[in-house]
Amino acid sequence: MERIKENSTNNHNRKFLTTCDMTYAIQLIGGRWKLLILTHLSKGKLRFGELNKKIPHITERMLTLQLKEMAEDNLITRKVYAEVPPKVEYELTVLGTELIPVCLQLSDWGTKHRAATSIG
Amino acid sequence: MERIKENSTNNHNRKFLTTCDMTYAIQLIGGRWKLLILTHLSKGKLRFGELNKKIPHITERMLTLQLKEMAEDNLITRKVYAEVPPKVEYELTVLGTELIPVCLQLSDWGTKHRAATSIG
DNA sequence: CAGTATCCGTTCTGATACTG
DNA sequence: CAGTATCAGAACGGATACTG
Repeated sequence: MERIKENSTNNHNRKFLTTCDMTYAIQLIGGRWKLLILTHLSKGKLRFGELNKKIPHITERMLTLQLKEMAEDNLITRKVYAEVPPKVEYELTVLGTELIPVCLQLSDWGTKHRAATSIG
Repeated sequence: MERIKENSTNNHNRKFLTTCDMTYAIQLIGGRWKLLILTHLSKGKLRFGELNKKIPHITERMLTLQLKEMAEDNLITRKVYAEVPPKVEYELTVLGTELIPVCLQLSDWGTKHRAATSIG
């Protein structure tokens, strides 16, 4: 039974359940890295290499993939400078910026939760 | 990779990167369903079957797994009544309740984003 | 510098059938 | 009612080598 498969809109083929706004949002910020990337960009535009340094364990491949998806989803912009060596800057869009409060709340909650459960 | 911890509270072996609180939080609420479950429980305790009805596309298997993890992570409580037929109620803990603002913000953002990108 | 391409193992998720 | 058990496919994520 393959009921919720559709959405393959030519430019990217990720699937979205359209049941509710939160599920939709979760699709966009899911995975281990996107909220982290967003948080780092909240302080201003950054280059690929700068992000790579600020996010300790991410691989170049994952960073590339996540940035690409986020740009497609209009969370960030990607600006390429016609220089040698290449220079690419990433910056939050308005929509991306509006997600920052969520990032901060979640981070705060993480701090509290870790304290409360004495795991960290 | 440095510092990957086994959460050694005996009964589950999920790993947590301790890089930052947000990464930690993402581990706990990751996946497609947990924030959704949390949102539904924010209105009060619910039985397994009630949750199953309120969350349209989830399978019993996924609901079971997610509830189990959330209980282990102290986001919800699981109360079993010694009755026939069985009755189990799930309820938010204090920590789980503190996550509700995040759920609401994310949901609001989802609404706005879907409108802005005209996908929904 | 900022990526791509390829390979491959792990984790996640769904379908289906069964149970105390 | 509230789960378990099992299987299989999809998605995720890492390692490595290569490029405009």
